[in-house]
Parts: sequence; structure tokens; C-alpha cells
Amino acid sequence: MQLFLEEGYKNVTIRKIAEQIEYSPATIYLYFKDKDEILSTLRKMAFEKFYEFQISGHVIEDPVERLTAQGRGYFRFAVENPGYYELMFFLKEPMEKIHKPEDFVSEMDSYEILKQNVKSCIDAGRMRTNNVDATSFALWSYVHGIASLVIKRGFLMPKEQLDYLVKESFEILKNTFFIEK
Amino acid sequence: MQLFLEEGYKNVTIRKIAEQIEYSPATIYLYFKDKDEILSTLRKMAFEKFYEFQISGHVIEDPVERLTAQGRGYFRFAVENPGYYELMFFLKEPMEKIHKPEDFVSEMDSYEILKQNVKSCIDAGRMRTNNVDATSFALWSYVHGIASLVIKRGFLMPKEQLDYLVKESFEILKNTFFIEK
Amino acid sequence: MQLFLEEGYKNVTIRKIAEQIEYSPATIYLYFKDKDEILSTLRKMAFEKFYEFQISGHVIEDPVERLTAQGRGYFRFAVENPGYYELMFFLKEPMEKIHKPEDFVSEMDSYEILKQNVKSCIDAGRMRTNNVDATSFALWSYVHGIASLVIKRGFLMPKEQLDYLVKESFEILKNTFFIEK
Amino acid sequence: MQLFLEEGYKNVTIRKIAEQIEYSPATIYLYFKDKDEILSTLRKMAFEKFYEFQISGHVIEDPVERLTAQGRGYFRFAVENPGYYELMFFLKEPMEKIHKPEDFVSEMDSYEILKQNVKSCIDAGRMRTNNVDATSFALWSYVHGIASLVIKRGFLMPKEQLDYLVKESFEILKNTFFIEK
DNA sequence: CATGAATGAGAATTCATTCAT
DNA sequence: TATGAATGAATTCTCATTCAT
Repeated sequence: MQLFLEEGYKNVTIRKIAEQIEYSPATIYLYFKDKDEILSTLRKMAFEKFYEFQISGHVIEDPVERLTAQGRGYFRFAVENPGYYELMFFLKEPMEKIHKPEDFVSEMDSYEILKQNVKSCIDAGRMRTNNVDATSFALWSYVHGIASLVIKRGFLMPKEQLDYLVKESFEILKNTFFIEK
Repeated sequence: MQLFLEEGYKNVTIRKIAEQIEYSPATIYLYFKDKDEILSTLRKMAFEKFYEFQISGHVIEDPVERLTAQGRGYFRFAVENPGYYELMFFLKEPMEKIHKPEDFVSEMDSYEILKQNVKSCIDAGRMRTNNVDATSFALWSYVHGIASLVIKRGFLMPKEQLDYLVKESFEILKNTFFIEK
Repeated sequence: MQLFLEEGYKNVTIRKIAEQIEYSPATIYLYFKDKDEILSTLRKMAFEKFYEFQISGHVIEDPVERLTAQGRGYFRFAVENPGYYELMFFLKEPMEKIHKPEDFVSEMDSYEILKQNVKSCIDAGRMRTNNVDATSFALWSYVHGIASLVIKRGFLMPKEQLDYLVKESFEILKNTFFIEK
Repeated sequence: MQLFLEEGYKNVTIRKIAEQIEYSPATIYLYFKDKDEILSTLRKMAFEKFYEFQISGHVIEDPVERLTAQGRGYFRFAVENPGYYELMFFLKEPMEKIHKPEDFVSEMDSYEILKQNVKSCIDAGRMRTNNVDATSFALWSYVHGIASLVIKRGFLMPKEQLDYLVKESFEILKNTFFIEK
């Protein structure tokens, strides 16, 4: 994982992994069937770590606050762990061969939490929208979009400007989607 | 480019390019320094094609309609040309070595159009927000987020459901950001 | 052996053997010095099984019938157990290192039976030849040749044609070598 | 080929070939698609060399002499070039993937010559048999059997004894199949 | 302007074997 | 008697790149 995070997908080779962990390449095959299984495992780990981040705000009473916390957590996870995020949402490779539904469990789990939180907000009359599914998808898209641009296009502008735009975007999000108490 | 779009990034090799264009691999090096330069050029081409798509709605009078057209065009471009979109926004490779500002001209050009359109809408009192930069970034994020999820995560749900969520998300976007005439 | 017969020489690996017998690879080395010793043992087993096949017609009174039965048995064994036959007569591998005479005991035993049967036939004045050794070798060659061609080159022609040629070849063998009663 | 003949099939690796020819392994792939294509080519070469051997007695007038010459040529080729013979008749490997009929042309060509020669002998009333196909197959089997035993089992007895048995076997062959002038 | 011929570096994977426990 | 853990040495194959011509 370290290798992946520091050197990027293309540099994750069996040999480099072996070097890193100070074992022989052959040893790796005692624990993983092939390279895909390694990547697939890393992906699962990333989603699990992500899930923990996502449920951390679960205890917050106020639904809007709770949803906001989840969004904030989502964004922070993404920008603080761009490697994980890459693994989770950008990488095509390990996916192509592995379509075992179980591999997408935690991905869907996180999405479920989002939907529950959205539902709470709508039930509490705190959102301008009333369609749980659509709103959840919209919010996910929004935050995922911001995170993606920051990660992949952040270098196009100075950090301060980017931070400002992100902050304001979240402000807009709040103002446009939510109804103040 | 054809090779890239049809076979995906991983299958774009110098040899296959040479075969496709019916020249020898060595010849390619007369026109491009290395593979990165090829990818970088393809990237530029993708952005140029994208720019044309983006500018096509330029003549529309009504600012909201114009902005909406741009958004629609953006989304359609993305889902109809996932190969180009990959090249533009997901691929890390050719970026890493080349940071010549000129390579980002058309990317920024498209962004400028967006900002102009947003400004027109705000000036016409048709948006709930009033910060041009932030709103532009927010809208970009939103649409980019939807497109990204469709492209990279679309297989997680049936097509009809996905289409429905996308449609509703755009509806929400319209309702939350814009003020009806 | 099962592994050998079902998957062919190339697929007999220590690991697969270990899996099959539900022991660890290391355990195998408690019983066999190395892989060659395993193959060599299998070879011996093949020859033993072959030997049983060969003596089965031992009780037949008439010497020609007895010899014919042995030949028929030989051929049937070969085509019905091409795996064993491969192990016995085509495989070079285990031979190269091991030249212990004891490994060839049963091979020679079968050959002895052949010689005895040939001798009985000659003594009974039923063969056109009178040199026991040479005739035995000639018959062995003949039948081994047919079997080899069937096993290794059978795919070159339709099964019916092959069957026909084999049948006729044996007919010729009978007519040319033996004297009718 | 040299490598094959001297070190045997199992030792023919791309790397060793590269070493032998003093080129890099990669270069080999410029001329051959993969290892199978190399082996397949070697096989074809072996059959071509074999064919020349087979055809060499073609000018002999007397049919029995001609057929005998072919048989002698066959046997000599086999024992003098056991490597080639292995490649042609014992090796399973390269065959499995390649079943292009053209690869068996020269194999069949040699067989055709045999059949013609047998036919001449039968027509000349010089054989005890009268079925061209069956007799050809029988003769092929016989000689192939002798050759195979010599190549693969020759070490089981002293050379002189083996030579004696071979000589006598051919004598028997002559006496049992042919009719003296 | 074009390429034939070549390769160094590296990729994933497999296997027989060892040895401390 | 058994093995978990490990590996050195191979294996086939691919790719971007070079350079004399």
C-alpha cells in the first residue's frame, strides 16, 4: 500500500513490493494468487478505511450536522489520502477482472449511510429536495467532483485560490441544498 | 487516438501505433520525442475537441439556457467519449513530466467560457449565488462528479436506475442553483 | 500417478502432488530424494502393472495363441493406458539420472516372457523364423511400433482408418510370422 | 536446433537460444511469435531433412531394392539423428497448439513415397501381402518400432548385441515380407 | 524521410527444494 | 512424522527506445 500511495499504480510491481517488504517475489505468491488479487485487496482495504471515516460522525444528533460531517469526512479522506482515493474511484485495472459483488460491499455500505442521512434531513424538513435517492446521488456527485478536481487538477492554480474555491463551493452546497433551522 | 479510444490507455504501445499508421516504430520518434509527448499531444487534441463542444452553445441568447446547454454538452461529451475524458481528467501519466503551461490552454479556455456564462446568469439575476468564481467551480465540480460516477461507477447499478438518478440530479441542480424567470 | 495419467507429465509438480495427497510439499521429501525419484518410482509401478497384463495369458495352452494373447495384451495396454506407456517408453527425464539395474527388472521380466513364448512357438514348429532372440526383438519392435504410431500419430487420420490399418497390420503380422496349424 | 539436438527438448529455452546465437532474447521475438513457433519450425526442418533422406534412393530401379533402401535410410536417419527423430515422433509439446495441416505436409510426403514403393513391390509380385495401405503402415510400424527401441531402450544391452538383434530383425523383415526373385 | 535490426530493462509467474521448528 | 515459511533460479514475453543506414 505504501508503495502504491507513494509511487502510484504504475510503479506497483511484484518485484518492488518484494523489495519493500524484504521478501523474495516468490514469497508474495504464497499469500496472493496474482497481482490482481493484491490490488483487489488494497482496494478493499481502502474502502474499509474510508468506511470508518464515513461512520465516524454517526453519533451526531442533528441530521444536517450529521450529513455535513459525513461530507466533510468524505472530502478530507479524499484529499488527505489521494492514493486511496485513486485506488477506490479512478483505477480501472483491478476492476476489470474482478466483479465479485462482495468486493463492492463497503462501497455500497458507505452509500447507504449517505442515503440514511439524507433521509433524516428530508424527514426533518431541512432540505430543498425531497427525493432521497436522487439527492444522495447528487450530493455524492458534488463532493466527489470537488475532490476529484482538487486531486487531479489542483496544480492548475495556487493553493490558496483552490482552498478558497473549495470552501465557497461547500458554502454554496449548504445554501442551495439545505434549509436553515 | 483511435487506438487509445478503442483499446484503452494500457494498449497504446509505440508498436501498435506504428502498425496502425503503417509506419515503423522508429519513424514515430522523428515526430515525437517520446511516448509522453504523444500522450500529451493526444491530451491537447482531446481538450480541443472538448472546447469545440463547449463553445457550440455560445450563440444562445438566454444566459441560463446558454449555461444549461454548456452543462449538457459537457456531460454528453464525457459519457459519449469516455476515452477522451479519461485522457483529459483521469490519466496521470503524461502530466507528470510535462508542466508546460501551454498544454493547459484549452482546458482553461473552456473554464473561461463557463465563468462568462455564469457571470451572465448572475448579472441577469437568475442565480441564487453571486460569486462567479465559486459558482463556476461548484458547477464544474457537480457536473464533473456526475460524469465521473457514470463513467467509472456506472456498472454498479442497472442502466435505467443510473439514467434516472442522473436526470434527477440535473433537475436538482437546476432547481437549487437557478431562479426561474 | 493419477495426476500423471490425467494431466500429463508436464503438469506433475511437487506442489500438485502434495495437494492431491493432502500433505505438504516438504513431507514428500521425507519419502523421496527428489522429483526424479518419484518419477522413477512411478515408472517402476507402470512396468509392474504392465507385467501383470503380460502374464495374464500365461495359462493358455497353445503357444501361438499364448503369444498372440500377449501381443494383443501389449497393444491394448498401450492404447488404453497411454499415460503409463509414455512413462515406460517415451519419457527421457527420470532415466537420465537413474541407471540402477534394479529399475529395469520388470521391464526385462516382460521381455523374458515374450522370449519364452516365442521359443514355445518355434519349438512347436509354428513360426517361419527360428532365432528366438531376434524374433522376440522383431515382434516387440513391430507391436511397439504400431502402438507408438497410434498413440503419437493417431490424430493424423480418422479413427476408422487407423483402426483398419492396425487390424490389417496385425493380420499381416500373423500371416507373415506364423505357420498355420 | 543445435541446442535441441545436444541438450534435449527441456533445455531449449529462449534464453539459451539467445545466448547460443549471441543475440538478446528480445531479438528472437522479432523472428518468431513465441516459443511454440520456434519448435514448430524446428520440427518442419527435421521433416524436411528426413524427406531428403527418404527420397535419396528414389532412382533405384528394382522395387524391392528401392523399398529396402528407403527402410535402411529411415533407420539410419533415426539412429544417426535421434534429436531430429525425437522432434518428429516423440515430442508432444509443440503439436498440441499447432494443428495446421500444412505442418504435416512433409510427414505425409514421406509416407506417400513409402506407399508408392510398396505398390511397386506388390505390382511386381515381390511381396507376400497385397494391401498397399496396410503393408505400408505395417512396414512403417516395424521400422519405427526398431528405431524407437534402439534410441530409447538401446542402453539396456551391449551395443554388439543390439546391433545383432537389429540386423537380424531386418533379415526377418526381408524374409517374411518379401518374395525372393 | 524512413526503417530494419537490435536490445536493456523489466514485467508476472512457477518450481523444486530447504530448513528450522 | 510433518510442515509453514521461504527462496534462488528460472521461465516466457513485452516495451520504449536507439542508431547505423
